[in-house]
Amino acid sequence: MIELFQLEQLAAFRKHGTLSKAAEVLHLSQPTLTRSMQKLEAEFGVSLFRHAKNKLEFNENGELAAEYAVRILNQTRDMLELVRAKDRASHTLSFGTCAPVPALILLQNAAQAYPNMAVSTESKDNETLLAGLRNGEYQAIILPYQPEGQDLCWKEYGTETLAFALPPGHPLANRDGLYMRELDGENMLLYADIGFWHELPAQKMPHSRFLVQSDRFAFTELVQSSVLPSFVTDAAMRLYGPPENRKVVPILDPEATVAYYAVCLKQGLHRVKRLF
Amino acid sequence: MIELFQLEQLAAFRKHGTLSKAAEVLHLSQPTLTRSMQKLEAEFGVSLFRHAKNKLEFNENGELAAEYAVRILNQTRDMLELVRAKDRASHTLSFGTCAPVPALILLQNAAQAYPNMAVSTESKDNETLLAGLRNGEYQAIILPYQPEGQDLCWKEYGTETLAFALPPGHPLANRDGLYMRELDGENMLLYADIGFWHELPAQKMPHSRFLVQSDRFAFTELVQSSVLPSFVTDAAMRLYGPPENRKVVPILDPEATVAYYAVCLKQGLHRVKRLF
DNA sequence: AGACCTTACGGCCGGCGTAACAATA
DNA sequence: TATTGTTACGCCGGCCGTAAGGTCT
Repeated sequence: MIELFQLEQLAAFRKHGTLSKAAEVLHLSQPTLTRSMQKLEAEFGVSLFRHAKNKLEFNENGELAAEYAVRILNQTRDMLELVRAKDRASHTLSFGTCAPVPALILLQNAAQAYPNMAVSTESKDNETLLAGLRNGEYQAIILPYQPEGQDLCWKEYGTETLAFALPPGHPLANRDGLYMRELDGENMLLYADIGFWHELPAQKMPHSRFLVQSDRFAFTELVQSSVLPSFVTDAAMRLYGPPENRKVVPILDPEATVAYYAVCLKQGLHRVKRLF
Repeated sequence: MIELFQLEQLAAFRKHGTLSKAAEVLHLSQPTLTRSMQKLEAEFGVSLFRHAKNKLEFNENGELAAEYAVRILNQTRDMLELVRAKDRASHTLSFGTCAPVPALILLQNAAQAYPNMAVSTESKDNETLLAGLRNGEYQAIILPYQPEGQDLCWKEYGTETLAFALPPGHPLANRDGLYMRELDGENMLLYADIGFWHELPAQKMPHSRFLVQSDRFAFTELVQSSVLPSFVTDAAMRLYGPPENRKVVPILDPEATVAYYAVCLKQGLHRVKRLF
C-alpha cells in the first residue's frame, strides 16, 4: 500500500529537484529517499524516473504521479483543517451585538449556561448582524429593536437609556432631564466602543465635536480630569458604577431609550436554548 | 502524520458500522482498529466518535473526516490507475487500418523498428480511423487514399490489386484480366477480415451472393474443395503464396487497385518516426 | 574535490495479533 | 450467551541512519 509519507517524499523531490535537497528539507537522510523512490516505483509497478548514473530525473509517469501526490496531500491537509475547524466551531458560541453592554450580559449568561464552551462576541451594525446570523457566523445576536422574520426566535434582553454625564459646575447639571439638542454645539468626550450608540449623538447634535477615545482607561481619566460633558447609560452604571465627580442627567429624547432583543435562528435554537 | 492505511480503516469503519465488521473486511484484528481509531483521534486532536461503553459511533467530526477519507482514497486509486495507464500507453503503439494486408506489413515493420513496444492493430472504416488518429487512440493509421489535412504526415505504403481466384475449369479461368461485372451473379466465397475490400464486390456485383467465412482455415479449405470462385490480391499472395489449384485473374476495374498511405499526426510523429 | 545517487548493514519504533477483561442486549 | 469495545503484552516487519562505494562535473 502506498502511504502518505511516500507521497510527501515524492512531492518534495519534485519540488526541490534532487534527492539531497529533498532529504535536507524533510529532515531525512538521502539514502532513505533513494530507497523510498525505488519502493514507490515498485508499488506503482512502473518507472517514474530516468535513472542516470548520478542523476535521477522525473519522467512523464513521475510527473503525473507527483502532480497527484500534491493534490492528495493538499486534500489531506484540508481534511485536518476542516475537521479541526468544525470541532472548534462546535465548542464555540459566537455572538454579534449592536452595543457593548448587552454583549457583556450575554457573555456572562452564556459562560454560566455553557461552562464548557468558548464564547466570543463582536460588535457590528444591525444589517451585518442579521446577515451573519443567517449565514451561520453567529449563533445569536443582540439587536436594539424587535426583529421580523419567520426563521427567527427572539427574547427581550433588557433596556438601556442614554444620559449626559456633566461636570458639577455645568449650567445644566442640576436638571432632571435634558433633550440632546440642548447640548448641541458643545464638544463632548465619547468612548469608541459603544456600538450603534454612535448614531444618535451624530444625528441629534450635529454642531458638536466628539472627542473619541478608543482606550477605556484614557476615556475615564479624561472624564475625571476635564470639564467636557460625556455620555453614560443606566445599564453601564449598573455594571461599572456611576462616573466619579459627575452629575448624571437622563436624556429625554425617545430614541435615547432602547429595548434589546436577543435573536437566534429557529434552526439554531438548540445550540443556545439555555439562553432563551 | 496521518497515513492512508488509517484513512482506509476509518472509511471501512464508516462503511460497515462496527469495528468488528470492518476488521473482518480488512483482515485485521478488532483491537487493531480500536487502537487505530484512538490514534486517529489523537492525531486530529479532536473527538471523532461518541464513545459508549460497548458502542462506537461517528460524531459530526468523524463523518466529515470519513467523507474526506474516501475522497482521498479514491484519488489515490485514480493516481495509481492513471499512472499505470500512462505507462502502458507509452509502451504501446496502436494502429488502425482499412485492410489486413498493409496492417500485417505495418505490424512487422513496427515490431522491428520498436522491439520493446507492444504493437496492436484494428480494422475500422476510414472516417473512424481518422477520428481515432486525431483523438490519440491511434498513433498511425493505414488509409487506401492520400489524406488531406495540415496536421497530418503521410507516406506511401504499397499498393494492392484485387483478383479473382477461379477454379481451373471455370469458363473464364484462362483470361488475362476480367472486369467485375463479368462475374456478376455468380456466388462467391469471401473471407470476412478484408477491411474496406467489402465495399467493391457489393457495389460492382450486386447480383452475386457472398458466402462470408470468418474463420481463415475454413475459408482456405472451402476454396480448395469447392468450385466457387473467390478473391485474392497480389499483396496477399506475396505474404501467403498463391491459392492452391486456382487460376488467378487480375481485376481490371480501376477501383480494384489501391495505393495505401500510412498516416500519423505531425505532433505524434516522434512516436513513430522510425516507420516514416 | 565536491555533489549526487546507490548499496549494505543494523537498530528501533510502531502496527499487529493474542489474550484477557468489561459492558450491553 | 453472544456481540462489541478496551487494555495489556510481546513479536516482527519496515523505515531510518550510518558507512562505504561508484559516477560525473
